[in-house]
Amino acid sequence: MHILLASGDDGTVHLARLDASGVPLGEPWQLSRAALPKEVSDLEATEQPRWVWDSSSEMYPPLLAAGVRLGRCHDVTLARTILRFSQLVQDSSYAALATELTGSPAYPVTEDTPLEDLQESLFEAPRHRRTAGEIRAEFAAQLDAVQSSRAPVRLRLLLAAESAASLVAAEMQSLGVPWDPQVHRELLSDALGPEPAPGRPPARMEELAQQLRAELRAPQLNPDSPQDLLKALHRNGIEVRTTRQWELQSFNHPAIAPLLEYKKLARLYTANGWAWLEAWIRNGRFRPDYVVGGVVTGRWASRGGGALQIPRTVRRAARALPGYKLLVADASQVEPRILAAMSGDAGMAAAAREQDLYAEIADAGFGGSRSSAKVALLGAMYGATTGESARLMPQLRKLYPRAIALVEDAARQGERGESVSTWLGRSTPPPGPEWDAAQRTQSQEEQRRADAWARSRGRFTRNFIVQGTAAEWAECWLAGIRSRIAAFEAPEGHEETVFPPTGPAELVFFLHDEIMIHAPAELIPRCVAAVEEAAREAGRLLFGKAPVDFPLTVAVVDSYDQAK
DNA sequence: CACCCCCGCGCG
DNA sequence: AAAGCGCGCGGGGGTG
Repeated sequence: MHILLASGDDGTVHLARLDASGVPLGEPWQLSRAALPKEVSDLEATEQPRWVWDSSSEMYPPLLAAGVRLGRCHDVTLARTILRFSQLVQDSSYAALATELTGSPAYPVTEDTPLEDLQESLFEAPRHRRTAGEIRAEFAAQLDAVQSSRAPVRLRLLLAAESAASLVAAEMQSLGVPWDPQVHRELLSDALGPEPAPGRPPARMEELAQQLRAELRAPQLNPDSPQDLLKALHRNGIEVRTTRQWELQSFNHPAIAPLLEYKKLARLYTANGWAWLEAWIRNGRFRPDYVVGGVVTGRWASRGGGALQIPRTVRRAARALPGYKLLVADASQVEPRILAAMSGDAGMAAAAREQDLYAEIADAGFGGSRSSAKVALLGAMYGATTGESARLMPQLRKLYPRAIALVEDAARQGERGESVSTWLGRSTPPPGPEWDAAQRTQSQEEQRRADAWARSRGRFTRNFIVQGTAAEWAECWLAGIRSRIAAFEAPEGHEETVFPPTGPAELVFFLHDEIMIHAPAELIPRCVAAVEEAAREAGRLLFGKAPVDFPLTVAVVDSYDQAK
């Protein structure tokens, strides 16, 4: 059973039961926003429907805030993003509708984009709220596009995983990562000195800057300015091309140590200092916005607070509450395992049945050198063209011909301007107007740029199939964890605690191939089992009985820095 | 002043 | 060692 949920213009909400093809069943009804949580909660309990709506990010947070957790949904907007480009969708009528609805051309906008393609989206009035009828019609068209596609089972799984992920993201945002501001303040003052007055640099940074100005004999030096810094370094015979730390490291000069230290502290101060704490920690929780499907490959993105870049140095401040633990689980070496499973390369799959895939590959063909095996494999998935990685490619190709052929084929297709797809059917957006322009090049210089562009596109498509399929595995994993821990009840001794609508075990963080659960200590063993079962299930959902494992590294800790 | 790009660095 | 993929963010430094 599906139930459609759509906001009206007048503060009401429209509901309608839909059958398996999205056709209305019975009469639609409507109610006030205030009455919605009760109604939705009752329907969830009695019918366990799949909720159909324009967007989870818009509809679900208010329900969560009112104490309502939902089991399943179909996010029409996320489904559109997938289906409009998917090569598995054969009937182009939905793709055309989807492109129209996104209000932007089907290719990325650049300075060469014809003005008429942009005008509509730039100058149209604020987008009107989509009516229940429009959302229902699009939902039905999406079901039809999937049904008539080349691989309905895969696409259905992808859309279900993406929608489940959208529920996870809203729940994570409402829960937040438990964050101890006191611990954070302590680590800041340990590293930087006491909190400076507004507009003043921290004491420790100021000391280092002075030391640097003395060593480089540059009394006016602003170490935050790469241009300024580069000039000062050159004047002192330090012939770096850039001011990146790895390049500075190789120079032996008394200014290098304080400069590297300054850069480290400056990063901590600007990215995760007192201002960050003030802006992002409320009531002991870090609550960033997660953007499901925000990356072309299907990975999540985030907005605000640098949620997907929490540096190791501040992870000590992410701490379980008293009586709770953090369960941090990450999937080891996901991308090479995905490559092994997708390509059906028997040799690589054998390595991917072991705990340490790189070590197996090292033994199989790199004289036991794990680092060589790792560099070679990463190079194959990223498209390395120079250095050790490129040198090791022939050996890797000899060992695992099918796996390497898969990524090489994806690269060739990208270079020709074609699209490629993940295992479940998310495809690259078409290359856009700069590719068309490159086809009409005249001069040698233009030809050289066009070739460079094609190689770059090839590296992108090569990586896309692997990174994107890994993201699909991870969303299936997330969905499986979510549904398992939702059933957990409060352990004894917590009778008085008021738990969030998602229950006592809180799925609070996700980072590409890693999850964090914050749960009462008594529930942790069951959470560990849930996380491991869900990983096995994700492997089966994508690849059936394919002989590849996705082992996890699981840590039960009091603070995030203790994991790994 | 707002807006944009580049740089550098954090994460996977 | 720092290449080869995908991101977000803050600061400098330029533009209109």
